[in-house]
This record gives sequence, structure tokens and C-alpha cells, in this order.
Amino acid sequence: MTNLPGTSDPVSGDRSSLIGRLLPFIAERRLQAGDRIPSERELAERFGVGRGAVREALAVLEALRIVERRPYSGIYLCAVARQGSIEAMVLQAELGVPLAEEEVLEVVELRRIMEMQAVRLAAERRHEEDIARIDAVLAEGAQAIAAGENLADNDAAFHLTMVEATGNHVFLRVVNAFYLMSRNRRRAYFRDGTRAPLSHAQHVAMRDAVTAGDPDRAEAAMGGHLRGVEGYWLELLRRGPGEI
Amino acid sequence: MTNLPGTSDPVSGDRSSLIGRLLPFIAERRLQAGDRIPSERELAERFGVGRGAVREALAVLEALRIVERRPYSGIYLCAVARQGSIEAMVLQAELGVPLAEEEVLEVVELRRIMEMQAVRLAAERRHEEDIARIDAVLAEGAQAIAAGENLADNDAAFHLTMVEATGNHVFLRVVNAFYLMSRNRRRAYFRDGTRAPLSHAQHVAMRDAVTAGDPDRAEAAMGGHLRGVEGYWLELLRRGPGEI
DNA sequence: CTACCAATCTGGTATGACCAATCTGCCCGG
DNA sequence: CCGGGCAGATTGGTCATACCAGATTGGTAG
Repeated sequence: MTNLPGTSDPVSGDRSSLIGRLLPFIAERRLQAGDRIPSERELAERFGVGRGAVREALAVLEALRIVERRPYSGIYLCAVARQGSIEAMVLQAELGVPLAEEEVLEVVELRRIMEMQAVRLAAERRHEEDIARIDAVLAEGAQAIAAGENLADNDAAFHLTMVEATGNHVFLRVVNAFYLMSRNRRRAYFRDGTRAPLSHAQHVAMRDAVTAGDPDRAEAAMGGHLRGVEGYWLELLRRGPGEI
Repeated sequence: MTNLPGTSDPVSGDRSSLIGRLLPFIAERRLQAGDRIPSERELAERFGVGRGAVREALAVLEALRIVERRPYSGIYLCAVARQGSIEAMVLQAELGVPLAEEEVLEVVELRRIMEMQAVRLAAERRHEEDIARIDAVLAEGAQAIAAGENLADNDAAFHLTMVEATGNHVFLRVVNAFYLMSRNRRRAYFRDGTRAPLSHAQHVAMRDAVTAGDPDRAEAAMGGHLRGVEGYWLELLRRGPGEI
């Protein structure tokens, strides 16, 4: 007998499948902030994995301020309110766990707030290469629409390129996080093919305003664009309480 | 001989000291995005730790999109530009690694953009308990000033409580990340005791505007407040190129 | 009832081994 | 001399075991 792994699991699916099982496990227990969760050894046994795998997952959860490991004591849940990180939401989305309805609306509102200011800066600071990048993305978007593809990724590329034109790299990091955590919802939004042409037209209007160096017009265009998205989710969540 | 750990290191200092050594190691090599870094086994030997510790650190770096682990292949650096997360900047600050000068200004600019909008929302939506919380923080701030303490943490508490009053929890998460990554700089800012009274007075003005439900006045107050901070760092970085 | 001590539990860490896919380079046939 | 194919080295992924040292806990002795 060379090695006897209980489960001869060849490839355990996703990379962070353990985190994907750990998070629901925590959530289902309705644990409060400060509560202690089972020890590493117990979690390892419960999930049928080695302690190393558990420690790796917990290290990530700790970096994302979901959990706190206290040496010689135990593992404790963090307060989500102030300590929760946006990266935790990104991870959650990557694992396929949908956001709470409330959070969806908060994310869209925040996107509107940030991106309205972003296009202002973009209109004031844009360089030649920014315009070129934006034009390229818009051209790809037109092709995608003509080909009947889902505009979700092109939409994200447009908005991120817009933020990139502000020259503020930190700004780009923040907005990027929101697009990473919203990819599935965005794909659902564009599932209805009628929305893509409207979005694209609004993108073109923004491009024009930014190119012309008109912050007010750019901001107004972005505001209208994202208020539309906001209204969509607002209505959808009011009608069907089923989460998306 | 029961166990022969090469280095009988009892407590290896900080929790994530390995990450703190790993990041400079990567940075000093001037590696580009996509480059491969040494294997887990080599890193373990080089840093004199076990492979488990290396894997734990790499799991965190991967969650923060600093690194990508490809099975059967190697560990590769991610593109910082679009993929870098804000949590990575928080971690960096926790490890004592200062931000680049450029990033400091970008962070302050972003804070101003976000918080100006935050106080608008706060003025529109604030509840009784929000006002009460803000008042409590201001009272603590007055005490801290009277006692000659560093106002840094109270300053952060005020701004975060302001964002909390928007009712948008995601907003709070984002702004909180910036305060976590800026704590050391903020303490340095308030080292000069003359700044604390001015900040406190501006905070009071904001509180008044929010309490009165006047978004425009609140926004203006926050804008002036943070432009002052922005100007401070701008001047400081222009004079002394030494990082803070 | 209190003070103290020992067993136990916990996270932190190192070691060693195996798996499976990938990559590398050598060897052989054309 | 060139090109294809196979074997071995490499690499991340995983598990099991063992030990450390501080914290906790329970019971016992005073």
C-alpha cells in the first residue's frame, strides 16, 4: 500500500472548492460576529480533506477579513458590517453564490456614483491612446451585437476603459472589482438582446462627450445609462423575489 | 531527537511574515506580468520554511490576484494594472510596505470623489441613530484633541460613520478598505497637532449639514476638507521625494 | 471557596510521500 | 541532418503525521 487517500478524488473541481463549501457551512449556521467556528482538525474531518487544505482556505478567508485565526484559541467570525472586504464579494461571485438582493442594488448605485465621476475625470484628462482604446472597444461591441453575441464582456471592457482614461489606477482597481463580481448578473441583463443596442448607443454618446472634453455631458450620459440599469434591477427584484 | 526544526523559531513575528518577505522578493526581481516565479519547493527552501507555509501565502496572493497558480506548470505573476485588487493594497499596508507616491495621491483623490457623494446620500437618508453615532464620534474626537492624542483613528471613525449613514453597506466596505490601507499615513498627517482642530471643525460642519439634510452644503464641506488633505500630500511629495 | 496545577485543545509549522498533468530533452527512425 | 515520440524530471495539489507552545479547562488540594 503506497498511499490510501480516502476519496480518490482526481481533480476536485474548482480551485477553491473547499472555500465554496466552507462559506455555506458558515452561513447556514447563522453564526454571529465573534462566534467560534469548528477547529481546523474538525473541519478537515467533516469535509473529508487534509488539514493543510483547510488551513489554505482559512488563510484566504482571513485575508478577506471573513474570519480571524487566533493562535492557541480558535477561529472566529469577523463582523461583516465594517470589516467585510469587497474582494470577499468577488470571491463569492466566483464561487457562484449570488449576492443578496439588497447588495445588488447597492452595488449598482455605487457603480453609478463612481462612474459618473470617472467619466468627468476621463473627459478632462483623456489622452490620445485612451480615445483609441475606447474606440476599439466600441468597434468590438458593434461587431458583437451584429453577431448576436452577449454584450456583457464588451460592456465591462467599455466601462473599465473609461475608468482607465481617468489615469487613476486605484480607481480602476475598485471599479474592476465590481465588474468581476457582477459578471453573471451582467450576462443575464444582456440575455435579452434588445438591451445591447441601447447600451451601445449610450456608450457612443459617452465616448463623444469624453472625446469632446465635456465633463458635464459625459457625466449626464453615464448617469442616465446607469440609472437605467439601476431601474432594471429595482423592478426585477420588486417583481420576482427570487434572487438572480 | 524528537523534531529538528532548522531554525528553532518560536514565534515568527507577524502572522503573515512570509507574505511580507515574499512580496519584496517578487518586487526586487522586477518581474513582469506573466513571468514565472520560483516553485513552491524552491521558495520554501529559500525562505527556510515548510512547503505548507509557502502554499498558504500563495493562496492568499492568488485570492488577491497578485499571483496565479497553474497546476503542473508553475506560479505566475498577474498583471497589476487591471487585475490588482484593493485588498492587495490593504495587505501591503498591513505589512508596513508604503504605497508608491503616485498611489497615495490617487487614493486621496478617490476618497474625495467617493466621500463627496457619500455625504450627499447621508444628508438625504440619515436616520436618528446615524446622527447619534456621528455625534458620539465627534464627542470622542473633542476629547482626543483635548487629551493631545493622535486624531487619526477618530478621523477614520468619523468618515466611516458618515458613509454608514448612506445605508449602502457596499459603499462602507470600499471606503473602509481605503482607511485600512491609509492608517499609517493618517497618523503621520495628524502628528502635527495643529491639524486636528481644523479637521474637527470641518467634521462638525459636515455633521451640521448632514443633520440639516443639506446635501449641497455637506458635499461642499467634504470637498473642502479632502482637498485640504489632498493638497497636503501633494505638497509633501513635491518637496521631499522620500516616501511616507 | 479559592488557588493552583495538569491534561487537553488549538493554531502554527515542518517533513515526507504520492498523484497526475506538463514540460524537457534525449534517442531513434526516416 | 532533421523530426517525431517517449521517458524522466518538474510542478502544483493533497494527505498524513508529528511536534511545539500558548490558552483553556477541569479537578483537586489547601
